[in-house]
Amino acid sequence: MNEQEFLAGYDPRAYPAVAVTVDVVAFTIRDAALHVLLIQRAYPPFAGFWALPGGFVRPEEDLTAAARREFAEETGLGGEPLRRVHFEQLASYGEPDRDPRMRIVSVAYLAFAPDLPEPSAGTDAGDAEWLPITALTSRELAFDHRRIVEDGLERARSKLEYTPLATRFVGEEFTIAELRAVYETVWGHPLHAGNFHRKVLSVPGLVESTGNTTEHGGPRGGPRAKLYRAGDARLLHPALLRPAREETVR
Amino acid sequence: MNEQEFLAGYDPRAYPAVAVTVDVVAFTIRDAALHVLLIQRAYPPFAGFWALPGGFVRPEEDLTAAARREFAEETGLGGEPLRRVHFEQLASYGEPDRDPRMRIVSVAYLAFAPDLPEPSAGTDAGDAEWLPITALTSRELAFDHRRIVEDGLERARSKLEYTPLATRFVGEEFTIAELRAVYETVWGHPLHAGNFHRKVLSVPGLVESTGNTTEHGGPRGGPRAKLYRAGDARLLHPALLRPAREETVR
DNA sequence: AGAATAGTGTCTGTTAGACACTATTAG
DNA sequence: CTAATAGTGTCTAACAGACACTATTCT
Repeated sequence: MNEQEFLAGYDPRAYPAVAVTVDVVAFTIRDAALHVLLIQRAYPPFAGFWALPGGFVRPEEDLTAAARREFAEETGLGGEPLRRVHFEQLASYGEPDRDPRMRIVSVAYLAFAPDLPEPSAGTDAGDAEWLPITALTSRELAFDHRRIVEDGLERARSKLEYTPLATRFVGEEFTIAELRAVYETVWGHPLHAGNFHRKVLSVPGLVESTGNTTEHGGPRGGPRAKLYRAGDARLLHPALLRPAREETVR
Repeated sequence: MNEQEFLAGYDPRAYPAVAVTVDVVAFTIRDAALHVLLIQRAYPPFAGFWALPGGFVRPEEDLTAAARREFAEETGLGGEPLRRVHFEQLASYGEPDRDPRMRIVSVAYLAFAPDLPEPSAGTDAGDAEWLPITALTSRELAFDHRRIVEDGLERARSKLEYTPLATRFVGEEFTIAELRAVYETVWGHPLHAGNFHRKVLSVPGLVESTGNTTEHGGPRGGPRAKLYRAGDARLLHPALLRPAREETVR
């Protein structure tokens, strides 16, 4: 039997019935707080519960494309703003009983976006909102979505250290102080303004000057800040390391 | 309609037919070279080609369990030696046309093992072997498996830096020189023996002394080395960073 | 004026890496 | 003996972090 004959006689139904979904952990920063996008489920299972946006992967559709589509559907976002959103695969979750309907393996994606407008609830979602991650503890999520959000959060915190991810949370042009706010918000730590400033400018390819400055100083005074855009580095060297936390090492 | 009624009327067949497989990128070190486990496919598609060990996820089987099972089946390995093999999820691959049979999403796993015996070809595999990764360029792999191996390699190199992964490639008791050989082999760089020694001992929780020494000195002379076992650290702080390579940063 | 902030200067303790050296063992 | 290796000492340049200071802008 050659390859052609084999494929002609091949029956996909002979293999176990497993469905594949994508779930999107979308982070943005608004009001100096990290937010995650949640939708309220309109249908069972977990009807009424809050959950990550996501859904079944369509035939002929790439996994990343499915993640972008689900994100766009649930947020009503498209065009240029959507293009500035960065997607990357997080991990896959496949516990046999994680969904009561059937065996479902979910490929989770991370999305990082500058401050986005309020989501307009899409077709599948009863409602959609940006929830501050500090409010996560007091909200029950559907499926194993809490675990997925936690994994995504740790990934985001870690990637701030050695990639220019932080520049994805700010606009095209930004000040060093805005960039510092991203780090402080995601890490949940205040950072030393002066040292951070010097460090950011010393890492090759992290930011490059636009030559412009802000129109005005800060709301409570201070000089106008120089504006920068994201540089061409894909990895930061040396990295911007989080202040050491002995507890989390072991 | 409540949750029970919904689930009773639920038809899994209504959803797209997608199959889920696991593929395992298993690394070991033999003869001071990094090797990856490959099997020769006995059946179409890609019959005769070399590929990663893997297969369909069974119902009621966890993804990690599937990876361990496939690895065990293809290597004939079980019991205590298998327990010393470390598994972790790498990433998922789901290009619509990556498999000619049907839509298949593969969840790839990484496995790290101390020097293992020759694999005994399992049921599905025509043959199995440990291939030095230096020989990968001159071998065509099935599906998108070359890409998966490359991703796994980069993950392994990177995780050596900030986790105690290297201790998974050596025996229960090991010398600092053996540990250094792991780093040199995986990174493909010679390291400075003296500085490496001091660095390893200075990282909290990386290794702990057993109080023993080797029976003999090296084959070409030298004092007996002290023996260590893996410590309890799960993250290395400070990390053992690779020598900076400017080229790869951009 | 007074307060807040952008950005720079300087000092200190820690670390990576280069180099050198001693002690121990195989052949 | 000689060669090779384990492990340590020491120096230097780079870096993180603390602190201080100037310049600029808002209220």
